[in-house]
Amino acid sequence: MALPKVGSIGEYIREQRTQAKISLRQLAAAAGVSNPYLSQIERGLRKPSAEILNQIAKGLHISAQALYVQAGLIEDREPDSDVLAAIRADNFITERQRQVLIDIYESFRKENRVGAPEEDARTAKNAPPSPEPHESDAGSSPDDESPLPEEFTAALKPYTASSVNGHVTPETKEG
Amino acid sequence: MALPKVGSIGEYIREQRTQAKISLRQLAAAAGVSNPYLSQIERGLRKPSAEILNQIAKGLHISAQALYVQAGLIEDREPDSDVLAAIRADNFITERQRQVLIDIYESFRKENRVGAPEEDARTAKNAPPSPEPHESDAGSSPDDESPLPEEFTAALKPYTASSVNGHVTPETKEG
DNA sequence: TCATGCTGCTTGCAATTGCAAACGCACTGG
DNA sequence: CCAGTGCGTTTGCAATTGCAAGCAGCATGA
Repeated sequence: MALPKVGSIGEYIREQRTQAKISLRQLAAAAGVSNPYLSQIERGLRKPSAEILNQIAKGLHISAQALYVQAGLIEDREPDSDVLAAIRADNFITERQRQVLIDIYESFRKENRVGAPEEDARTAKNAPPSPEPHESDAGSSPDDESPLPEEFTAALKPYTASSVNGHVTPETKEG
Repeated sequence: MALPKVGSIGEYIREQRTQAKISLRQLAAAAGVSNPYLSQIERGLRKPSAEILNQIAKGLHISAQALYVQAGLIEDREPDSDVLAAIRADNFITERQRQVLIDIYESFRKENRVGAPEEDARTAKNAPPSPEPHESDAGSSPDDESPLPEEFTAALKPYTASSVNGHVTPETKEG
C-alpha cells in the first residue's frame, strides 16, 4: 500500500504536461522543482508534498484543486446546489459553524429525499423534491427576532420551539 | 521563507481543536497521526504533508479546503457569495427548512459579531476575528461526553423529522 | 567522427517527515 | 504517600522527500 493513488496523480500530471506540450524539465523549472524529482513523481515513485503539488499545479496552469482531488486529498464535491457553494465560500462564519450549516442543509435534503418509507411518506410529502411551490416570499420575517442560539445543541432546541414552530403553515397539508 | 504560513496553520488547527473541545491525543487518534507529531504541527515545528493535513481536517470535521487555504496551498476562494440569497433561491428544501437555515446562519453571524464593533467584512479573511468559543452552556446535555460534531448531526435528525418538517402544532399560525 | 543540445532516467546524499518511547506536570484516589 | 490516568512535550530513529550530479538515448550539424 505504498503507492495507493500516487500513480494516478503522476499519470495525471504527465498527461497534463504532454497535453501542454512542454518537456519534463520545462515543467520542473516552471514549478520550481528538480527535474529528476518530477520524473519520479510522474512515474509514481515519489509522493509529492502538498507544497510541491501546488507548485506543479501552478507550473501547469491548472487549478491546484484539481490536483488535490486527483491525489485524493480533497473529496470531489458534488455541485449539489448553490447553497453549499455559498456556505463553503462564506467568510463570515467559523469552520465549525460552516460544518454545522452544511450538515443541517444536507440533513434537510436527505430528509426530503426519503426514498419510499411509508412512515416518513407523509413527512416527505411536505417537501417534495420537485416543485414545492414556495410562492410565498416567506420573506423570513425581518422583524421577527428569534432568540437564536450560540451553540449547536443550544441552537437546535430553540428552533423547534420558536422560530420553526411559529412559522408553520398548516394548510400545506393535502386534504 | 522556510516556514511561511506553517505557524498560522498550526495555530489554526489548534484553534479548531480547542474550539471542538477535544484533546490533542484525541484529535491525533481521530486523524490517524501520532500525538507528538500533531503537537509539533500545531506549534509550527513541522510542516505536515497534504495527506496528514487531509486526515487532520477529517478528524476535525472541517473542510480540507479550509486547511489548505490556511496552509497557503490553495488560493483563497472568492470573497463570499451570498449564502442567504442561495438559501432563498434553493428549491430543494421546504419553507420551514429554509427559515431554519436562515435563522441559523444569521445567528452564527450574530454570534461572531460579539467582539466586532463594526462591519469587519474585509478584515475577516477565513477566520472570524474572535469567535470567542464561549458556549453559553445552554444545552449542557446530561451525559454528553462527545463534543464532536457528529453529535450535532445526530441531534439534527429528530428535529428535522418532527419539528421542522411538519410535526408541529399548527395552531401557531402567523397572524 | 566528434560536438552540442535535447529528451527522460538513475544515483548518492542532506534534510525532513512522521512515529514509538519516554518525560514532566497536574489531577484523582486508595 | 505513592499508583494510576490524563494532558502536552521532548527525544532518538527509520523512512521518505527533494535535489545536485551524472548517465543513456536520440537528434542536428561541422
